Amino acid sequence: MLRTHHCGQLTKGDLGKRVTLAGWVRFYRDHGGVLFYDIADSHGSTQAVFDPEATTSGDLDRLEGVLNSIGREYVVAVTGTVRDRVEGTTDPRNPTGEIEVLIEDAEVLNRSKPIPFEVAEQKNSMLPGEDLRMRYRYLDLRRKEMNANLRFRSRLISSARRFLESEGFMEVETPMLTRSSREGARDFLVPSRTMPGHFYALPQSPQLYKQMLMVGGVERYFQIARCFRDEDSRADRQPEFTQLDLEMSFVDMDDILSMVERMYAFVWKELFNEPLPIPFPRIELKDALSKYGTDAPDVRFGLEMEEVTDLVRAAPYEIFQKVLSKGGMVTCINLKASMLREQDADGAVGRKQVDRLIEWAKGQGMGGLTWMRMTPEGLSSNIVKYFPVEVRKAIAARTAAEPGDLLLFLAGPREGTLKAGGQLRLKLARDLGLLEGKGHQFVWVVSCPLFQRDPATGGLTSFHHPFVRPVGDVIPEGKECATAMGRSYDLVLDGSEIGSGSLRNHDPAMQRRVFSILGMDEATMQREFDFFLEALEYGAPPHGGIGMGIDRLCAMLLGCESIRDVIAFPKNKKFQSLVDGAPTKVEEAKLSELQLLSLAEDDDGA
RNA sequence: GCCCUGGUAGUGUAGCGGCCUAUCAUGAAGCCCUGUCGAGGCUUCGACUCGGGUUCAAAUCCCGACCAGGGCGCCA
Repeated sequence: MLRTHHCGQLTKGDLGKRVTLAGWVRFYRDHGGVLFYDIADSHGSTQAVFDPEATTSGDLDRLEGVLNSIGREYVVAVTGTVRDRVEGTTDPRNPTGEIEVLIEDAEVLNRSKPIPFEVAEQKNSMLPGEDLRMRYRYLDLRRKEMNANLRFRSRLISSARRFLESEGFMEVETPMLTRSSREGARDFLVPSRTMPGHFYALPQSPQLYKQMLMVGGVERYFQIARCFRDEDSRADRQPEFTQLDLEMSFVDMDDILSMVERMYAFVWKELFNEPLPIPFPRIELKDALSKYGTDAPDVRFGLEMEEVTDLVRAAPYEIFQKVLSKGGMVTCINLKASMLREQDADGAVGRKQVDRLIEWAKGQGMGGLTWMRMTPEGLSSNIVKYFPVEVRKAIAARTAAEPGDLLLFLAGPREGTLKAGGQLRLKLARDLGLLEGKGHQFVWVVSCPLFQRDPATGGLTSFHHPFVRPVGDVIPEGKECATAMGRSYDLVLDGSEIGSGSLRNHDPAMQRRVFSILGMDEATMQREFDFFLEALEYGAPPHGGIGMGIDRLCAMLLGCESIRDVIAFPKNKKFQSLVDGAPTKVEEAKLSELQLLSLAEDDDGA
């Protein structure tokens, strides 16, 4: 080892020891002869000091020469004696702040060019633009925060792995060069050299492989699986991502949900040393949509929507009547007076803020937003005269309105209105600080349909994917098949979907039936899924599982703005890897070898 | 494919028609300083993304491109 201790290690218990530290020079200070260096590694930082009056090294001139050549982020090894700090010069913020190393020898292990942005923690955030951080990702990773993020991710995976192994799960790797399918997202294709004109696809998930592992008798499988989907990025989505993928045989839905819950409880204990309440609440999809306006609800604050369509039917309020006549709906959020922070409480949310909300609602594609305020005398607002007293009372009762509460109504086509209401909830929660101090909350979203209508084609598509086993193992005949429900479940954390799974079809006849409802004829089934349908023919056990997004999970638990902060080498919005410049053009010869011809516009002149 | 936001020294920012020979901080280079710890003091260096246009005058307004991010679509 080039060092005897790491930089977060030394304390008063080490006084008098002769030690060698190695690390990066984060700061240095020259007091006209007395030189201070903060030597940092991934464990911490330790102050090393050169004191010409105290140092007894043989060759002071050489040592001073070395020390004076050192710049920021130089990699150095210093050897010296651990000593107590001078009275009043300890640094209580640093675990090693009570001691320092008196430098007796120093060596520059490597130099550094002036760094393009700050690696050291600064008081005022000077975090550079993301493109620069990506380009010099190795420097970005040297930052304490990024180092901690990667460490957290590693511990989370390690903890989950230990739990699953203790439960008898087997970690199995599945191929990265896989069969392309027309289902799902766009594939990343890889040309085959040995079979010109043929292509592999990078896996969108290990779905079919893990099901075949169940047929293969693995019974309990998991994998930290890299997945690839060639669809546009978001803050919580990039084209290559990591799933904690698992699958179990001879289980029903509750077995899988319970296993996942116990896994997170175990992880929580190890990572946060806190109990995680299990089981997680379950909410039916239709309730999630009507109360939270999304299939991934954040249930940590109130502000649930209450539909009042039936009540306002009796009110001659033109805007609502127009919406109702078109088959639309009216929903209401009660902004409780008790939710307002003290500084806002006296005037509740004023007219000006309501006006701003109305403008915001228009930006969400709504016609506007209607409001009423609850007073001791009942509901009041500029339009309350259009609402008969009985209607007002019924609305107040359904929304549990108390004096001071503000009722916000959205009216319009069902889907868009619920969606806007869901956005309104989140906006209010943000604006009013309702999430401050709130912990994390998992919730299962269950009772999803098997199919949904594709608005473009009018045909049926899978709600989740085609391998979901229907509730009761029954799909109604004819047009009624669209009403079939699936034995599937989504895991949601704080309003983000972090996992999705189901029981699978192990009966090949049922799997064929699903394919055929999705519009696949026998020939297509044969072409795309013959191998899989055949596998099911050979004694496939009942099975099911789940895949959970590790990037998203880590980002949420760490409070990161984007998953890029928990991925060592992420892609930018155009899928470029700025640190190494991928993707690149390749030589003509490489294409020829693969029997490929590029049709991209030739910009070689540039 | 579409919508929104933003591009000012190495980095982070201020300025948003004339007070701009562009602010401040940090950095880099140099000097001073024997107990600091984001050390301090002094000196120096260093920028308006690009191309059109409007105007007597553009970092500032308009149009277009490019770059980055956020979102819609997409993500079985």
